[in-house]
Amino acid sequence: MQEAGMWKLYEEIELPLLPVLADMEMAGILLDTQFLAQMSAELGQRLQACQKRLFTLVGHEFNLRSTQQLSQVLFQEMGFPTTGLRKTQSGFISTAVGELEKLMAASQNLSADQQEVLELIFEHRQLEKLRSTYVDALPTLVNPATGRLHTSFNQTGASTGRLSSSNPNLQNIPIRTELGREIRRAFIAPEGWLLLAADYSQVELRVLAHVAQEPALLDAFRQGQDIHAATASKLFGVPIDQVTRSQRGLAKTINFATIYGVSAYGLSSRTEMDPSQAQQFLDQYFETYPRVRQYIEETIRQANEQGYVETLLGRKRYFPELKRRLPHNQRQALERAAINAPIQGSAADIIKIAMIRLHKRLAEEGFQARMLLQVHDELVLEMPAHERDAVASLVREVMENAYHLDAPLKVDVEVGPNWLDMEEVGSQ
DNA sequence: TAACCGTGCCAC
DNA sequence: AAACGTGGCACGGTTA
Ligand SMILES: Nc1nc2c(ncn2[C@H]2C[C@H](O)[C@@H](COP(=O)(O)OP(=O)(O)OP(=O)(O)O)O2)c(=O)[nH]1
Ligand SMILES: [Mn+2]
Ligand SMILES: [Mn+2]
Repeated sequence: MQEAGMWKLYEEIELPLLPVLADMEMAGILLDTQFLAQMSAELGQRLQACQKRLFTLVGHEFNLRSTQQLSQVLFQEMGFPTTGLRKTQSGFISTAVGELEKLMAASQNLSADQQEVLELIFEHRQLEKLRSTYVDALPTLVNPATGRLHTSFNQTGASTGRLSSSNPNLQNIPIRTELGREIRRAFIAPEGWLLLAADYSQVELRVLAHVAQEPALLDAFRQGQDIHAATASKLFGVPIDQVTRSQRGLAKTINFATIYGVSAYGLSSRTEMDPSQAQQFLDQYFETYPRVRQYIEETIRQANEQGYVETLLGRKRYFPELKRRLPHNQRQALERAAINAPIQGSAADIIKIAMIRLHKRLAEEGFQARMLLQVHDELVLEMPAHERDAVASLVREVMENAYHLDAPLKVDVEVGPNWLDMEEVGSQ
């Protein structure tokens, strides 16, 4: 570690972070298991109905959770067209939603029954995922001694320097669909207390603007613009102030996919664009942000020549395989990982600084408020209601000043009785 | 029965 | 041929 020049990182970040994480794990978070039991029953009803109708349309029963059986039913028994669909490594035609959507997109080739089958599969997949991974699983993990849900934060879980969370993973609680979001209602504060969630705005885009010194991006952030919303406005042809939550969400994926090396084909499969429109989009993107392309090329050169890339705090990720002869696609995959690592890793560095400082400040200033969760660029705390305003401004101050970027860090702070119903706390 | 792999999908 | 990155978990199906 010393030879690698990472001793300082170890002493000043990872080591002091350890007791912070320990406190968070021991604190745990309160879960409304009654609410989840209710939700489970409702999901069970819908799943039953879904399954029954599907078996009627298909003509027999089978295990809907088996991708092998489902593939057989769709592509051998029911005669769905298979052109353009991916095969899995075991030789079956993939039944991933993304593949089945290709079928839906060519719906003129499908009978009404076939279309209904696809819709029912989509519904069944979503309900089954939510029930098995969250609604039924989380309550079984509540600790009987504390009555709370305790995750493990793994400090060495990710190669970029991010944390990971397991048993249960509390970094992937649903938010993107209305139904999935409902699960967040089960994460609650005790009576008289509130949850607070503070999330960095567009964080990796700001890190990118800083490290690439891209003037157009830096300007945009200095003026307080929302790049995800701007991209959404362009993608969907709507004014920026009419961009919906889900439109902005897709634009977010597009923005990060673009800077981390997506192909025109990959971009087209995630949008309504065809591959040539997608190529145009990419060309325009890098024309608008020319330093981003330069930064990418420079990072790839570094990974190949030095054998590693590094974050703002000097965290290194090594790429020894790049020194060897490799199939073209494997080399490209490693190069994309090398582009991503300094940015994702720097964002992780920044929030780790914030966590250490915030932990200290909360203790020093005598707050009862405590950190419970970290979700990569978000901190979730609980606090007595009367601490609301003081803690909100402290959290914002500590997070925004954790590290100086030329694109200023901005934090959105929200407060509420649970992780779903939250209202924004302004910075004034 | 437990461990493992492949598939698929949730989040950031 | 394969075509954003980083994770963890449930399930089916196979193996030991
Ligand atoms: N490569 C990649 N990184 C992602 C993706 N989604 C999220 N991230 C990374 C980059 C984000 O800046 C970071 C935090 O995720 P958030 O959902 O908080 O998004 P972000 O902060 O960019 O926007 P926000 O203003 O919080 O909505 O995680 C993705 O689809 N691909
Ligand atoms: Mn964010
Ligand atoms: Mn976030």
